Amino acid sequence: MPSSQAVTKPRPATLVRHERRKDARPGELLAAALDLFVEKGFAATRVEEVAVRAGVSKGTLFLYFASKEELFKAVVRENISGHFPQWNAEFEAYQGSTPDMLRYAMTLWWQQQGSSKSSGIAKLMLSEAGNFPELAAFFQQEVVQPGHDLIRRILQRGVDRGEFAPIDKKYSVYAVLAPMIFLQLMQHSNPCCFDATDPVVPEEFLAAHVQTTLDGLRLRPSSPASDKGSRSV
Amino acid sequence: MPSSQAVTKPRPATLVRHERRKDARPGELLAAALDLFVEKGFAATRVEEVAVRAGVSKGTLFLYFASKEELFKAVVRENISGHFPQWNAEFEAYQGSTPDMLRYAMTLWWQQQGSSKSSGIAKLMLSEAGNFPELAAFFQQEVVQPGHDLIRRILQRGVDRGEFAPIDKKYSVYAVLAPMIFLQLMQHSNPCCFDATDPVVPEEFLAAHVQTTLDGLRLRPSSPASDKGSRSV
Amino acid sequence: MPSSQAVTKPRPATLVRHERRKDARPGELLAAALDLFVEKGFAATRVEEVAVRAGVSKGTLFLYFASKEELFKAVVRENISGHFPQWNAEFEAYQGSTPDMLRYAMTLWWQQQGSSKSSGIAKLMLSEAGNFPELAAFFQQEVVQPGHDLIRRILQRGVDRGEFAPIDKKYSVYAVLAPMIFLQLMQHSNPCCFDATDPVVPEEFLAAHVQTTLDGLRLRPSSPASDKGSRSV
Amino acid sequence: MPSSQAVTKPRPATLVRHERRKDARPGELLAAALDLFVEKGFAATRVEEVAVRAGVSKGTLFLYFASKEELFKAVVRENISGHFPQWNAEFEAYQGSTPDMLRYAMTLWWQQQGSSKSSGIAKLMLSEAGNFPELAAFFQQEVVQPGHDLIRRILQRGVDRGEFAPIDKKYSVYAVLAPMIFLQLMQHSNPCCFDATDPVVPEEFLAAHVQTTLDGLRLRPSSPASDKGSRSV
DNA sequence: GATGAATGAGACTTCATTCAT
DNA sequence: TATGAATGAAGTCTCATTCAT
Repeated sequence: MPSSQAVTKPRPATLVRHERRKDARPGELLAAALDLFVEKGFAATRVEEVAVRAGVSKGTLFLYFASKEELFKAVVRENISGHFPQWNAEFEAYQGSTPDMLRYAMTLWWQQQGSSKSSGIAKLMLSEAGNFPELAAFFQQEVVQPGHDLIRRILQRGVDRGEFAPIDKKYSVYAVLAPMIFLQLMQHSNPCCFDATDPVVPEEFLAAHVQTTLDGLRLRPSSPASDKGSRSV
Repeated sequence: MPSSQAVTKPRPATLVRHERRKDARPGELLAAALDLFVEKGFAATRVEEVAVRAGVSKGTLFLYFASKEELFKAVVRENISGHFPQWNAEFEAYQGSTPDMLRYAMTLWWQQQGSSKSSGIAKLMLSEAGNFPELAAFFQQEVVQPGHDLIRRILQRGVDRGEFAPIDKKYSVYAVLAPMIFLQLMQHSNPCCFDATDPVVPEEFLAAHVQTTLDGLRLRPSSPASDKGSRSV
Repeated sequence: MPSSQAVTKPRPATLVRHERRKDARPGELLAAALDLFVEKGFAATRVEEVAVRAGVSKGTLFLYFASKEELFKAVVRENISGHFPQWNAEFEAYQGSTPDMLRYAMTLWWQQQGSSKSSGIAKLMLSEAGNFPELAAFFQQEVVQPGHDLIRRILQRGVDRGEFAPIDKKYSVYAVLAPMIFLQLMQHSNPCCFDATDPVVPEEFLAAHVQTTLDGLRLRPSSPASDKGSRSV
Repeated sequence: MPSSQAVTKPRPATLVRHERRKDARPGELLAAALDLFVEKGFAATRVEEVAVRAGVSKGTLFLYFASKEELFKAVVRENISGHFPQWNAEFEAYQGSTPDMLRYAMTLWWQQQGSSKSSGIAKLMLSEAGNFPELAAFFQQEVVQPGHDLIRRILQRGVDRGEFAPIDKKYSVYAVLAPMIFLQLMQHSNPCCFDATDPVVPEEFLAAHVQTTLDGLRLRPSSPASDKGSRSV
């Protein structure tokens, strides 16, 4: 089981072609797999097509990945869960206010994930998780859990520092998550349901949602019961 | 030389029970198909499983539906598009204010569609449309188009009666649609992404969204047009 | 096993419709089956299509014919082998010269069989006999054998009466048969191999062949060895 | 709820022997297919049986031929139409008299095609063309058309060189073709219709027919045109 | 007698996975 | 390490035949 945690490192263009390709195989396979999984879904993607797009034979793919499911897991690690150590470290060290931190987190997410093909993987899981329980468990453990944890830590920091009211955390995590899920869907779904509209500008959409969320979370000096709809997402 | 005699194949006169309920069959098959399509998606649902769940054999299914795709279309007609005539008529005859009408439409939608298995079909199309172009075209024509049209007519009524500001219609249709799509997903997606939160109460969620939308749509006596992006959902 | 030897008798048009249809069922089924077997072959003809063309249900067909093969046999009896008693009787009683008799036989064959759909059945057997050994045996017994016998008796009569030379009979039978087989094929085969020509006039074609055959058969007062090609078909 | 895990399916590591003879496979499959198509016809031949006879599994066949129809086309190309370039070249370069050329053509045809299994393919098309229109079109284009063209060119050469009378060409083509079709049938049809006779020696049969045809075609010094129908084969 | 709903073996085709080279 | 030929279970759909009504 090749762990393939090997985040593609840029490589000097001076190497001999054959040698370059040889070492790059797993990365090329992962890139091809990402493309195809996002484009057609997990079940509808054929491993042979992945291999062909990566310029290798079907047999070679199985040399690096024990099965189609392992290939998928590697794609998830390469493109999503592999980034958590860095993200966690980055936010562990964050110095500014928590509202700024949350805004930054959303911005970073959009730049690194939401706007990239990675978001197609998350969207795919929404659809196919039911048919592939093992993948669902893996995704839950490697992506959903750490993601929730990270958000929860940010929120907890806000509470601890007196910036946020000490509200229910599960609910708040979801409030942060909702627009992300929504954007992932919009990016990768059948045009007929979304695109026939004025294009939603994702950055603005996110900004608005973060603002709304912050409004809801912020510790207010004296708050009469004046919130109603804003909390329900 | 395998001498065939390929046709005559005497059947053992064992127990064969002809249930003989012609009129009930299509409905039972459609119900089973709806269940399974929603549960596993179109591609991952096997026709034989549909047949078995309906209590008949594989061949019987093809007595009523010419192919798996036709079965799916029939499910869509039975559960979604077949209701449009009634909906259209109902809203054609609606007497109250347009804001009330919109609220009523959303409530009705949730009761009849959003909260039912039908919404799983729409969710399924988001994922699989790309792999089944003919189904995508069918769904676009039979569901998406009429749905957009109906919403558009409601909005136009509001504008015509001076209740709504004459804003861009495509955009407004989408503003109405967005929460519906979101709820459909929440209903039918991998729990790991949604349910690990306080349950969102769909009715409240919808009510809040309708209220927000109405705020945006309402014709205001004197409005210094100073918001733009924030309105995007 | 309904023997269906019932050569369709013309029926007075005075009877009640329902009653007429009831008694006519087997005949209508046989007619439909003949059409379809000739048109598409045995294996490619679906029993349901036969039933539909006859205006009855699939179940009714199996009421009259135990299987698709039995249906085919009934078609053969109805259209071909059922005529042998009459033909045999007619030629038993023939009074003229044997050459005339042979000419008459060929003419009769063309009128009653060669030019009719029956000839499609014989052509069909050429193609499909290998796949349906039981049908092949049946056809051999009910059609080929009696046909050969009839021809052989005619030829023997010519020899006995001193009109034909006492040549090998098997060979002569074949000489008579060849053009019949050929015409059956031409009638019912893929146009691309035959029809792109000046139409062969079957009657002339037959006449020429009979003449050639008679030339070969005729008892000649003094024959030096002057025959060569004429005898080889 | 049959939880699928639909993809991963560990295979017992039992005996699997990869024969590994890529280059030989297509030929072996084509040979097996030729045998079976000739023996049972197109529709009645099962691809699995072809594969088994070639010593491979069902899936392997589809590695080389995209469908049963493509397999059939490949058989036709391999055994019949692929030879046309060579035949055309050979007759383009022919130096002798046209009557000799025609005799040679028939002899060559018998040696290479008529007496081989290839002729079973042509016989098969007579029966099944109607049920497989795409195959019929293919055969017409790849075999029938070039074949007619070749014969026509030979006849035209005879006319041009003053060896043949300038008779209608379509008709003459057919005169040449008829015995070939007849022999193909005799080779591959139900014995009951043909073999119960003294065996027809195909070479003699062909020779006789060619002679007859040549008699008809030959330019005669002074011919009071008094024959017409008798010439029709 | 007549119907037609129901059956299920079997056809073609796909594709993840294996393994000799 | 890399290949790609080979496998075979599984999926969709067909159709002769049965039998309750």
